[in-house]
Amino acid sequence: MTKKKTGRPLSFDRGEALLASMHVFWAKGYEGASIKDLTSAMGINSPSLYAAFGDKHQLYLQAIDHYASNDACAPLVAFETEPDIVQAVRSFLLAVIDYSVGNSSGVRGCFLSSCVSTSAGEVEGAQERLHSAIAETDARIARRFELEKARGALPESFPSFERAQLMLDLRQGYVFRCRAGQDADSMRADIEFRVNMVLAPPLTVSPD
Amino acid sequence: MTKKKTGRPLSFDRGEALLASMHVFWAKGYEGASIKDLTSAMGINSPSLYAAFGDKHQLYLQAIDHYASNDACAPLVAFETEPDIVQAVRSFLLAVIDYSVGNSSGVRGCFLSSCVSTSAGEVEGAQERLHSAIAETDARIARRFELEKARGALPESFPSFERAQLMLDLRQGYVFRCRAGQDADSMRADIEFRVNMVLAPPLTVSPD
DNA sequence: GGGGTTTTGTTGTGATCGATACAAAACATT
DNA sequence: AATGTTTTGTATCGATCACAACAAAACCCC
Repeated sequence: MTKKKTGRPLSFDRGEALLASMHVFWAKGYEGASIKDLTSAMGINSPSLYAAFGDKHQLYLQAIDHYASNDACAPLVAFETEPDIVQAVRSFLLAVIDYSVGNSSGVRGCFLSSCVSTSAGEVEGAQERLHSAIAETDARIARRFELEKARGALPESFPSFERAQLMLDLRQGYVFRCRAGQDADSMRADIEFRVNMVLAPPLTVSPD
Repeated sequence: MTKKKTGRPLSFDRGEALLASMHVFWAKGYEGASIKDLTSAMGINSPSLYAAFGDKHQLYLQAIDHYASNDACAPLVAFETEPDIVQAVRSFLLAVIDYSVGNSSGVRGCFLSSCVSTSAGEVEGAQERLHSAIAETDARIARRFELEKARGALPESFPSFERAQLMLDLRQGYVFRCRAGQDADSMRADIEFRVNMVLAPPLTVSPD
């Protein structure tokens, strides 16, 4: 049904082109990425870009959505698939470091926390997507914690949402350091403490 | 000695102009900030900008240095001046939130972690400054912890540098959330646990 | 193999980019 | 008041920006 019937077929893969554009935005930022940068990286000419994605702004928003539903969740699936919760948290943090220190396309850090974050105040729709991406990730991490509580692997009093936010905040620290060029080993040094910290029982209010 | 003697005097304050330019870069990013944006915010014309700061690139680097040695350390002085170490950590985190949620000039988050971080791969000198700013802040926080160890307020085994990195990473999480428009109260909710976490004794290696 | 349709590459649009030439203006010194 | 020095505002430079007009090209259906 959605298949096209008539006309000259596209000479490029839409998904690959979108991915290539994302890497350009990631490396150069929204304003820093020119149409020429984008088209040459995508392997197409500008009319094809406009026909397929609208304009630069719409392409950017689509790149954000693509990242949010693919790249950003790479460490998340490591967290969700690992059976043991301790190992899951550890895998998440290690995956964040591995992924942020430079993935296959050479870009470092996190597309959202550097590029998109910068454009949040200028590019319409960027901040909203940033905000919802954070909220969804918080909730997604918390869901796993809630599952573990139901299984009895975590205490009933475990504050799932707060620890989910903590885990994501630790991630921001890592991607920021990666973006600044810090070496990965120095970041892996304190992993165990952080794992324990994320999974630690909540504070018991002392009656003083 | 450094005072100028001859010629027409400058009609603007150099420091104020630099600060204004920093806010423009902060809000719009390096590429997003045009010379026109900068000059109108600084209240000068472009020839004055080039005479006083060189070019856009050099102005940007000076804005980074200005931020690193002023704005960025606002929560740091809160951390360093508070006598009690527990209250010091608490004040640091609260100051980060208060400061990042929107300071006097309306910009949110952290200049380094959003704007400069984005430009790290493109603008020469940005990544180096980012890296050293992080390293110096880590060291500066750790110094206070070491002081507390000498005073006996922290145990001898306290891993000052790791906790300093942790504290700064928590900061990145906050400024990122602020940049995305998250409300401040939701971030303040889990402050006490995080304070305890930063100051918690190190992990005891279990012999199993 | 000839319409119909959509994408292709080429070329070019006005606007804005960062940066500068130049002469009048505003100071200190004499 | 005349001179020397530096900054000022105006006006503009070539380059590049995001974007689009256009005709040839490559597919489907009949």
